[in-house]
Amino acid sequence: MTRPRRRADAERSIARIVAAAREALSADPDATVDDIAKAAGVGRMTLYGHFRTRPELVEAAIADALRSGEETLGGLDLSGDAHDALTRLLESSWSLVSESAALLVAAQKVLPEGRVRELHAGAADRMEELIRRGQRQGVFRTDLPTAWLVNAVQYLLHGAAEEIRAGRLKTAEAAGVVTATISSMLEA
Amino acid sequence: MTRPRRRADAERSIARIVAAAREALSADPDATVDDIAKAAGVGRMTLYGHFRTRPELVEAAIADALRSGEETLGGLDLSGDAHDALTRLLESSWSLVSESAALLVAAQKVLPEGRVRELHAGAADRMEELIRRGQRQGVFRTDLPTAWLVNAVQYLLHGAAEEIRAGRLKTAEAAGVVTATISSMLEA
DNA sequence: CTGAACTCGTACATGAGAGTACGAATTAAG
DNA sequence: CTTAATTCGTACTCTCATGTACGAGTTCAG
Repeated sequence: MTRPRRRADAERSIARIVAAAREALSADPDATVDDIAKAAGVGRMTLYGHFRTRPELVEAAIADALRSGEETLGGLDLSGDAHDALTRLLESSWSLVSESAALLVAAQKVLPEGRVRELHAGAADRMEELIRRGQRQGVFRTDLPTAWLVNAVQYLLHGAAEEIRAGRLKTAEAAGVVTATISSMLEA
Repeated sequence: MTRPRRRADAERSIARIVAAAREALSADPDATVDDIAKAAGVGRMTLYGHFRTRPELVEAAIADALRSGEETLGGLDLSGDAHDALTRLLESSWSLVSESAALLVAAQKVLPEGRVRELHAGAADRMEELIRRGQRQGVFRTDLPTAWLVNAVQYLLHGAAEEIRAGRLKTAEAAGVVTATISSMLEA
């Protein structure tokens, strides 16, 4: 971790590249290295100077998206009634998932099996903890593996994002629909 | 539709190719035309004699899978209590989805937007009809768009298939878990 | 049996995207 | 100011899968 200190312009380039990668890959998970460099307003060679391979770049992009998501979700107050806490958590998670759905697809494609899950562990843990608390409170069901419930929530969130993308669900409705669906799936 | 009659050996080749395509693409959605030809025990050129492009081949494969799925599901008795009918339908749908999940991914990748959905219409209609009946019976919820419920069921089925593939859910448990999850999502 | 349909190997053309090589022009840092 | 880091264009190599072209054998149909 003690690398030769980077110059300010390099930092700036890297930041622009990562931001551009997030945007470009969120619009099209197959976006080319060249596409991303163009979007960042930077030469392709400059990009390769900072990220040796496309997968490395994709990982940086999704890591950044998750990190900024953590900031949002980390600030939430999830105490009190589990049902209400779930609503709050879903409300915030929803927009994050929706924005970065395609980026996630890109990552799944090029990162080694399981890597995405590792990076995503923080978010999953938060949801799992909430579900366990709800179970202790007798609000959530206990007849199914908790890990499955956590993942089922993910699948429904991503499904809803896909429905919106395909124009079969209105953005305005989405949050309510998602919350209602997931609540009744989890509650005892 | 009045094409010059095909010879028996051609029919046989086509059947083997489609079967091989279903298998190969179900194992790996990125299977090459060459992979499939090899799996079919047929020269790549023979394959191209029957399917001009890879997408055409993929479409034939998924169409065949759906057709054979239709046969299974079409024979089900879905009358009577909607809850029980749902259980029966899921029980049968489950294995079909699980087997062909990767094939579906392959189709999504190369067929034009919406094409997969068209081909899949039969299965979706069956589920939708059942849900509507359950709603009339007062067994299923009516507070969310029916189309969304139908799709949510799909997402959970595919999610469960993915969990199995990743080794996070045991095959033996799957059917029960899926049924319990979906039931509580749909019921009033 | 005979012609048309079919099989299938080899070879080639195409296209796209990843990553490398080289070197000149800039620009930040101390 | 001076040096090392950084930018960035051009041009190239590599790899890989798709699809085409040609042609010689093989097999079915009537």
